[in-house]
Amino acid sequence: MKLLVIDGNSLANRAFYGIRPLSNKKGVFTHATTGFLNIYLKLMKQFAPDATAVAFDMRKPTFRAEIYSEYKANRKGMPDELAMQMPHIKQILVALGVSVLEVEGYEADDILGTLSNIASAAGSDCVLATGDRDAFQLVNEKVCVNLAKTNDDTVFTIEKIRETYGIEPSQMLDVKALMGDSSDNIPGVKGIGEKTAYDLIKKYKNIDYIYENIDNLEITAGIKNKLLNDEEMCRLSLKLGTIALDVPISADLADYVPNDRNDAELARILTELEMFSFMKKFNVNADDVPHESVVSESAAAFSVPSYPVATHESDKAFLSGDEPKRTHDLKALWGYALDNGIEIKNVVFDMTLAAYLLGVDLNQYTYEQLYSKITAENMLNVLTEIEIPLTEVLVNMERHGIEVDKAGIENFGAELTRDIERIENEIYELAGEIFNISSPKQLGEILFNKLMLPSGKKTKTGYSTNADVLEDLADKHEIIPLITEYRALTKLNSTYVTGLLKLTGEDNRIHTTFMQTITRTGRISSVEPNIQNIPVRTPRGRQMRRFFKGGDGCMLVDADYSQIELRVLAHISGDEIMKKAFEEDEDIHTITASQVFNQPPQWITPELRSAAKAVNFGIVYGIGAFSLAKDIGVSVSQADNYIKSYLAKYKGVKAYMDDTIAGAKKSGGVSTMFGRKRQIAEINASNKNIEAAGKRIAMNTPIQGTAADIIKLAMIRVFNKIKERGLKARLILQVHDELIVETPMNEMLEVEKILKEEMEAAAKLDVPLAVGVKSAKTWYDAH
DNA sequence: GTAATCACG
DNA sequence: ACGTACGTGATTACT
Repeated sequence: MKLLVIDGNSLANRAFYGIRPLSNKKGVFTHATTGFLNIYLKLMKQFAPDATAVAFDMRKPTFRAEIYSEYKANRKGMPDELAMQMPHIKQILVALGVSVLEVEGYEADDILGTLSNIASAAGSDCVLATGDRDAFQLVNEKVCVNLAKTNDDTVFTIEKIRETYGIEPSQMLDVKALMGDSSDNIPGVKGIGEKTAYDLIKKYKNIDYIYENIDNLEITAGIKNKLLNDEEMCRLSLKLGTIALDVPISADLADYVPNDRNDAELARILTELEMFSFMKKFNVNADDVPHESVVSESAAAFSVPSYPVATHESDKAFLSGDEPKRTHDLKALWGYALDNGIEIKNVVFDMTLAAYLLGVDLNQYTYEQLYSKITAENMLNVLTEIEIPLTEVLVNMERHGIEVDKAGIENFGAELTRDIERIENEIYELAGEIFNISSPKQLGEILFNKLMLPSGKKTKTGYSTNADVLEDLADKHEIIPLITEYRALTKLNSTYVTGLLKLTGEDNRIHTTFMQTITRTGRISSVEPNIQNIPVRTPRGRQMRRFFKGGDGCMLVDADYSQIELRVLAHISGDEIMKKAFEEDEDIHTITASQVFNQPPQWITPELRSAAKAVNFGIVYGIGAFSLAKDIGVSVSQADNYIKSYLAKYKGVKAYMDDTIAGAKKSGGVSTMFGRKRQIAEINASNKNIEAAGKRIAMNTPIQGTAADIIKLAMIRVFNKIKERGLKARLILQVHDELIVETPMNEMLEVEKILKEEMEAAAKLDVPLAVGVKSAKTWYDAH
């Protein structure tokens, strides 16, 4: 008897991430289901088992889970788009007659362990199919693991494991307990990596032996120290990684021989999910299905495209045809289109973008409801003129990516590491002990209890040690500047050096993901990595930008709006003084200083200008005297005077602030020049602090949001102009008021002109929009 | 998972 | 008396 046991969660997870998102006409995602069934069919063909079981996780707080819950809880939860597909996978398996096993309090790998144990006791062969190497500990003469990988699968038999890893399967766990596994949240022993872990286990067999004979091992003092330091963690890791072999399930292998298939049910599910290719593979057809329920009328009326398709040429023709299309998750659809070298024409509505603009939960409304809400709110223009065309631009930017100099970053990281180590030692010396400088708790203990420095602010959990606090303490103790520098260097090293290297592809390029439906103001955001917060404000941090560069034969053309938010404020407030300043191309901070401090512009010192700059920022954010005082280092009453004086001079701005707040209180929200809206629940709160926060949001959002609308329009214009001219240049980055185009040398002057013209013409305001453009090989030099 | 910290516009 | 500027994302520590 041959038994196949599948880890359903693991394979569904592989399928989910391995395949681009697919869905049926109703917007039900199907890619994990599709991928899972493909793997299932392959396994059946490859192994032809007599009995099959598919195991799923079912975690509930039992005593076992509870003990380690704090660690287990740390695993990333399943995304909703995957969770919603799990029931479909199980339903299909049941319809196929396959045993689906879920046991409360156990994970799928525990069921794999138990069944493999039962099979080997019965002398039966057993194949475990999973994407998780943890299952290697279960391998023996009768049990092997089929490791599902993205490209090819490998069958790990006991010989294969010995040959590959040089240890017995049962020792895999000991190795993991030493080296740890961050993806699984197994802590391991700090400082022991893969190589040391294998060496130790090859030599000494297991963890118990190592700790029992710790004084007699041939190891360095460093390793011994590390082992002793983390003995508890190591033993805990061993427990965490151990797979249960005693799950209460049938021990009779005959119970896992498949039942008869339920063809009608199978056909019903596959039809509902529109997974027609599997109907053929399973040899069932639609005639088996009772007629109700298949495609919803609304979907038919709206002709929403489905895109599970690659096998379906008709869908490609549909997408690139002229018929109006109503979509959901347009960004994913564009990903599919780019994969297949097609363009999507005439999208008139997208549910995901509509729900974002409305600030509602996508899953709670039908198509029709979102559409009528969008029209009722007068946001159809924002949707069709800004967000829908922007999606194509963003997806293309992501695909193109930006080249990075990997070796340059690595060298920079090595320099940082050297300096960090040096500073670390100086800090330990001054503190008189070794501690974790990165732990605010431990650092607070050293600074405020041991060195008795005056403690200022507290946080919820203890002393605050943030940059402001450290700045106040800077000349109180020589350790303080070292800590500030340590913070700056470790930030650079972990977030930027290590973080960016991890996300640099084979193509030596970074492909960020631009999120179009995150921010409340209409800005886009950037993740994995965030390319919108690459350092620039400090000289050493700014060096990072040397490693972002144009590819072969290409320059970076960098264009940024000058003072776009203040120009927007001048426009929507209609303030005459501010408008005049921009119309005459004056330096706005100098003009503000001359207004606030009552002096002619030529008398304004750099200090006064800098204070006025902070006031201008403060106004855009919805200012408070306390914060302004802190920012520019004057007394609160002095800062209050500045604000009063500002609003007395810029009367239009004062009126705008008052009117906007009054309007927000009345309507519950604010809108941008282009009609984008934001609801502000806080604005009528009885708690004064919450209400004040609501007021600041009301003052800021039309400004930040209008600026966001303008640059989005500019991106669409630049993208289309480059396409229209047939240029090789490509828009690749957006950083809120800045666009970067990778440009072949011979197109440089033309692209510079396009950027300046299209960005300045993106919106017609009462004041001019001004754009500065600069080209260079690297981002450092172009900006 | 949350808090603290710090990077950007 | 109380808290303290708008909008984001990544890393680390800790529970």
